[in-house]
Amino acid sequence: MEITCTRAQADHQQLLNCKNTLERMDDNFQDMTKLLSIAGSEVRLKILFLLNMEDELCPCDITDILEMSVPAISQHIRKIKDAGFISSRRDGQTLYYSLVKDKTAVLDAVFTTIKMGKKTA
Amino acid sequence: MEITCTRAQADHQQLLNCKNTLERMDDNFQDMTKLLSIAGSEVRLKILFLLNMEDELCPCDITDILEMSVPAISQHIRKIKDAGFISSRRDGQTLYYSLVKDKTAVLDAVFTTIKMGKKTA
DNA sequence: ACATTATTTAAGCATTTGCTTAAATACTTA
DNA sequence: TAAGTATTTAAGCAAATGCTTAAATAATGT
Repeated sequence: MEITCTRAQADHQQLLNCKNTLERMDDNFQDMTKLLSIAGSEVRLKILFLLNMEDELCPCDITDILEMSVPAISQHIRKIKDAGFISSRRDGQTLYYSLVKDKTAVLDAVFTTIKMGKKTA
Repeated sequence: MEITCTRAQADHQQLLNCKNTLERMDDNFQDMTKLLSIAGSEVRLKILFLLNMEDELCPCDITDILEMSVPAISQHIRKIKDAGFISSRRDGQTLYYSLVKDKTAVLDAVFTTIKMGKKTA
């Protein structure tokens, strides 16, 4: 309760309420931050978008599409996988990755917006 | 057209289509990456959430709520402002910040999810 | 003009990020 | 078993991030 903002209009109760609300939702913020920080890289956003579009792809496919090195892609994939947003299935030497839908549901709005090309300028 | 993935099932036309699609949407990906990378920090996500909830707040309020140093908050605010996702209005010595709604519309789904506390485990 | 409050800016520094190159695993096929 | 392909892992390094402290602006009240 160390509210120090001294401006006249400052509603200390309001600030305390905000604080409580955020505290109550702390886990949710951590989970969401995880997802957004993963998706907040152009390369990874494209990987997620591609997996949403094509259902499943192998690292090799993604490497071709994004024209990046194999290890670079692999390391991005690992990061997304460690966070639990994609899963893999093996078929021979090929690993197929796909979105874990219920953990990435919020991104649907993101993908839609990207496709719409909403120019808000 | 340097498709090198040599697995039998690799559909080169599919990969080329993906490549073209991404290329066509390149600006959209950059814009979206900007927003998500801004929102992909727990502190900034909370700032955005608070501004969505309370309409407008001053740095001092946010400092109190998040229990962080004034310069730390100010620097986060600047980053969000430089990206164009919040705007400010001055009243005396106090600066009030608020969301630029049409540039942050995708975050509505994010805020809703945070509030719902969707436990998908 | 001076002191106080609100906020930003700058410099410094430790941590994190994201690539590169090189080496290790895993599976397949000869 | 050896060789080849798909993928991951590790080490190294430059760049970006996010705080801290200290100093600069801006507006207010005396």
